[in-house]
Amino acid sequence: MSDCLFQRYRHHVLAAVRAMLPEVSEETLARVEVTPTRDPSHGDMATNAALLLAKVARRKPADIATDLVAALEKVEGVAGVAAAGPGFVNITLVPDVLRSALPAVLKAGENYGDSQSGAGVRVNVEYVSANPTGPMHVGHCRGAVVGDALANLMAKAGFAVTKEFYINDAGAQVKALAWAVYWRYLQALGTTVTEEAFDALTPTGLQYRGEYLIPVGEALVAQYGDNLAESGANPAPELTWLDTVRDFAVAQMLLAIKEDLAALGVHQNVFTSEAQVLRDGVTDAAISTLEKQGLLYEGVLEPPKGKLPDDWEEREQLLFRSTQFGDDVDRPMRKSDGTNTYFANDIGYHADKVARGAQMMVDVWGADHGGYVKRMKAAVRAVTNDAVPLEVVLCQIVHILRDGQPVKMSKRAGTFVTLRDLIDEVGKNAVRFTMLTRKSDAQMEFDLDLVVAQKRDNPVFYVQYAHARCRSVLRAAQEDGSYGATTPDVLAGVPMGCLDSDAEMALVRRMAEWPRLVEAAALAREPHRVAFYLADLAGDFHALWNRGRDDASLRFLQPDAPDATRARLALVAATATVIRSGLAVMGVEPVEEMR
RNA sequence: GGACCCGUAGAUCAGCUGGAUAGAUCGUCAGAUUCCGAAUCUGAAGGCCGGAGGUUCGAAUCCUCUCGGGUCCA
Repeated sequence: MSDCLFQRYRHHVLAAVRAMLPEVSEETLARVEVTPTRDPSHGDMATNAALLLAKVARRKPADIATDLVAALEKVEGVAGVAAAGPGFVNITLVPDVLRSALPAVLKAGENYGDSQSGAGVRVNVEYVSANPTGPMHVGHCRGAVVGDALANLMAKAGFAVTKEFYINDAGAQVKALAWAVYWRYLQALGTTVTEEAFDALTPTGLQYRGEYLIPVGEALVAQYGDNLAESGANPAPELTWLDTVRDFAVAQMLLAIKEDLAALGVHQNVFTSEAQVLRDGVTDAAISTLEKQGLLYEGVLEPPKGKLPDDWEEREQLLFRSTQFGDDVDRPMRKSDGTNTYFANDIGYHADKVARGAQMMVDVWGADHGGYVKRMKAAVRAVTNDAVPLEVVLCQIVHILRDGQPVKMSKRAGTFVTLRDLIDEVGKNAVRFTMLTRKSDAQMEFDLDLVVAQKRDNPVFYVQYAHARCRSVLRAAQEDGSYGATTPDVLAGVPMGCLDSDAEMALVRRMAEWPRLVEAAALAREPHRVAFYLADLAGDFHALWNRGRDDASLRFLQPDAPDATRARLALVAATATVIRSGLAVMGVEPVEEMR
């Protein structure tokens, strides 16, 4: 049984509708909503049932609404029902029913809002998946936070979530990494070869010249001495060292990435290697699955219209018929050198996720991969026979601002480029919260000054401040001692009848919405809704707090009225609990006091 | 040339998968408050939801076209 008030009364509405119109399809019933009202004068919740049923029943919405009113008036806990507007039915609840949200919160603790709507479906959420060629930079940050929060959110909504990181360790870029590390290795050995000479020697030219590889080269010396080089610290043939150096380098980079993720509070359960998936034959198996379905062919792509790449040459290659699944053109599976494209290996990787039990996949990508979505969905549909859906959440670019001016990412200028620098400057919590204050498909400005400002317009501060105020009240009550114990169990049993002011009831209503919000946000794959909900909740709480400024009798602790105080303490404790519940989804730690 | 994302108050953004009079913060204006529950508060003004068609009981939301901005395209 769900503890969600809106679900509970939706069932009553559905029962009333079924009794009235037995012939209504389940499909129509599924669209019946019971939602919070925006305007308190409309009661506590409203349903659109009459509007939806008008066509099926061939009656006016207002007439159906009238009948529904009569049926719903008899439901337990309903104080009043009224038809309104074009055919809405507004329901006003007995205040005690609303207040029952408080003991529900206090008993459930941070688990309040947990839902079964995900029905235990095994969903694989993949995010970050940065190339293991260097430390994480700020560009990775949004995807990391959004992915992590989305995974938490879906878990709270009742999905069985796997948090996954995909290691792109089979492509040309890790080979280039190996060469770059080998160069640092030779340097550590004191080579006389110049950087220019080594650059010329490297197949694709020396990339990844960043200083972060110097310690990796040194570590290589510590482990292998000069065994990977010719005498005199000269380069040895690629064959003799490439695999060793590449594996070593990738492992080191991955370690660094995991440290960065840990600093951000991101801890994925599964790290899957592209190279391993290849070695296991999963990729080949996936490709032959497509082959058997007749979805692969040798063909020639037309050159892109508009600007033509300089090195364009017409050539025959293995193509996937993604156009059959709504893509714009068929997509190549093999490069000119005969190796797999990233796309081909990604197909294998997604097949691997399915083989490991995923019933649903969500990938969180940067906006620069937007052009990749259609083909990947097409391939997943083909390779899984449409059984395992893939959804892609795209995260748009983040612009970092300081004093309202864009921060140029430049090592030379001393401005930061790495994720770690960002975390060091403003803190993990501010980074995470702020990254969730926009829907992910909108571009975002990240203002370094604002996110640490202790001002009303900084939602991080505003929400944390509300929590700190709650905790402060509870501490004071505890120290005073005359209000009895302030543990959740005790407060859950307190009579709440005296909570009846507008501000108090607004807060109660807001908390009653939390389970519903979790479900809706999870369904929409939109973790940012949690941040906005918490800002609203904090707003309700601050408003209540402010009443006590003008009128001391509205303060939470009333020595002359211990019963009322206990009820208010229950309200405060519940508020803190719901804030923590939301922050937990976002991966933000609540603070006990502001300093 | 094409694909994807965005366009909502002066600014920054929400808008709960199509619902009632489109919301919040900042800024502006008008009040309150030498308080310590003030790291302010109350209230007001402010809108062609980029534009034009369409779908239906009903559109910021869905469809088509179009204009801006951003990403990307073996």
